[in-house]
Amino acid sequence: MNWTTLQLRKGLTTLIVLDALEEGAWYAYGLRHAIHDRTGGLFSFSEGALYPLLHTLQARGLVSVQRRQTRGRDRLYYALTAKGRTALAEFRREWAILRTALAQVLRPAPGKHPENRS
Amino acid sequence: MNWTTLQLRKGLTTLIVLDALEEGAWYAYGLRHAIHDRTGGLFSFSEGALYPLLHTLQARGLVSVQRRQTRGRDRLYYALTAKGRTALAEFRREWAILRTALAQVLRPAPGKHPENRS
DNA sequence: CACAATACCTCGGTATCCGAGGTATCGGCG
DNA sequence: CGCCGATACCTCGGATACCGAGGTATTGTG
Repeated sequence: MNWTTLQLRKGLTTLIVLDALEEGAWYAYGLRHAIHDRTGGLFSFSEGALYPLLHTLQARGLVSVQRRQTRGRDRLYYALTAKGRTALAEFRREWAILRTALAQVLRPAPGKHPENRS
Repeated sequence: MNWTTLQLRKGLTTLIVLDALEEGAWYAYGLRHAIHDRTGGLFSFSEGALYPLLHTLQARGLVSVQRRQTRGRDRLYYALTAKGRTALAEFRREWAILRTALAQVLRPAPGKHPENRS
């Protein structure tokens, strides 16, 4: 992955994960593939990124964990808490603000170079 | 600044700075206030963030530096290099991709909770 | 003359993210 | 039955980003 791509995606991981969890509880391993599929491969978190992130979210109280036995496997299911839902809503609001604000700030194409104010 | 806001803005600093520099050469101290004004206060980089960033951009060859004497002050003017212009274009492309992709991925409002695939 | 503003900087700490590695179980194939 | 790939969890170290706090020196203003 190139530098610009990497840069812009920083900070979006949490938003993506919380958004995916709104669908329902997920366990980390499955969530990874779900996000990959949902975003058409645009976001593919490594395990080294996802596991610590989920632990952090849990520590912040945004998700809760529940151990379930599925098909003989021990899975840790993460679900959004009320606090997590609030945070997700706030993320969406902030994203909308950034989206529209940057649309106005960013030059769409290379233009003229006006004078700096001295 | 709250957590969600902080999160989402990560990685956008470089884009904002490069975009501002396209307008013409800037010195760090003035650039800081220019960005604050241009973005309506949405982005206000601290000096501890901006100075190292400009040094990094210079090390990467995206900007060039020129010392100028203005009003008795010693200023270091940073200007986009050809490489910097290329990077900026790439940033804009990436941003457009993320923008549109996230619009499709992100649920706009809390919806139903379908079953997980087992 | 004191003080705010201008103009540059560094340093240490926190956080994010990744890649590389480690452990264990399950199912299928030969 | 033994092996291997997929499933499922994890940690650790390194790189990078960003910030706050601090430091220096000059210029303009009251």
